[in-house]
Amino acid sequence: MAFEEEKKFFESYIREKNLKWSEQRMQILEIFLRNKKHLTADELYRMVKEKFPSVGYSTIYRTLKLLCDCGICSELRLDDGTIRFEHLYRHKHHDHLICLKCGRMVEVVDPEIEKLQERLAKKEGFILERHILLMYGLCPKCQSK
Amino acid sequence: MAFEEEKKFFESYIREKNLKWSEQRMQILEIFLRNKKHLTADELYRMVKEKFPSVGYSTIYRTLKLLCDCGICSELRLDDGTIRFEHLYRHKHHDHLICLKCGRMVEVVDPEIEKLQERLAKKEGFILERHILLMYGLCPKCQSK
DNA sequence: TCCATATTGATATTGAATTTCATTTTCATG
DNA sequence: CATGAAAATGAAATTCAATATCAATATGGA
Repeated sequence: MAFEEEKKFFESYIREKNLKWSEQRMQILEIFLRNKKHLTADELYRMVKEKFPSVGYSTIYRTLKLLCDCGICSELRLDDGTIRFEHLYRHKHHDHLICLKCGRMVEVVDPEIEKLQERLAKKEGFILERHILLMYGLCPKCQSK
Repeated sequence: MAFEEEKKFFESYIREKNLKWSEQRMQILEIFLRNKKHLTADELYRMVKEKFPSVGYSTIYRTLKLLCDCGICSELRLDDGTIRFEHLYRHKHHDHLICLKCGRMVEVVDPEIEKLQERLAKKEGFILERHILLMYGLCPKCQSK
């Protein structure tokens, strides 16, 4: 099947933490990765439920937490209060362009912006650890509608 | 008392919307403005409660909503899931530096960063409406501890 | 002053996320 | 393999911030 590398990575993380392998965890990881989009916990739950009707809501949350802990994914808290989970494994840091109409999300990076942020932080004496930049607007398709 | 201008502004907004003036609304506005910090709804509730013990939780939320609607304040959704309300009246747009240790928030702006964001958006065909930039790190005081 | 309408605050409700707990599964060891 | 300690699961209960309900009250134009 697909995503062998990510699965291996997750399995070693689990082992390292003295946790146990489970069919559910692997299924959730696979279905999560199979989706390009940024999913909510509930969306992921529904997708997993299709292939694995007995799965519980808590298992989704628990697994997402593990996936975040080990760096495979991360939470993205949007302006409207929804939380979406994005792929992080072998995805470098990026910011987001988000369409206010259709919700499409584009991942972008601008090294200059990153540098300027560091400069700005230094000016105030802060040592930066991370940042979140969410840019909201209209995507090309939604502009013409 | 203080904040006459903001109160006038709020009163005309209320009138414009065919809503009614109330003592609670004015008290909440005043106590909100008297605080420099970015408050949570609950923190504001407790502060209002001190002067106005009978006030209800819902009135805080309802008034905060009105204040956001008319542009006196705005919601700030932080990384840890908390929502804080910041002053917006006669405060131009700004981004935030947030200390991970003590929670201190510094409001900053860098016109260059703003320009680069526009450029980045244009590259993807987006028309930007707004953005959120939260920079997390350690403030000067917390670095030395 | 009257009265339609908005506001209030106590309480109930919502909904996402988490916890609890009895049962099942995993996996190191014999 | 077979065993058993420890972890994982899923259903149900719980949490908690935010919202809705509703009877009582306040506002403000006529």
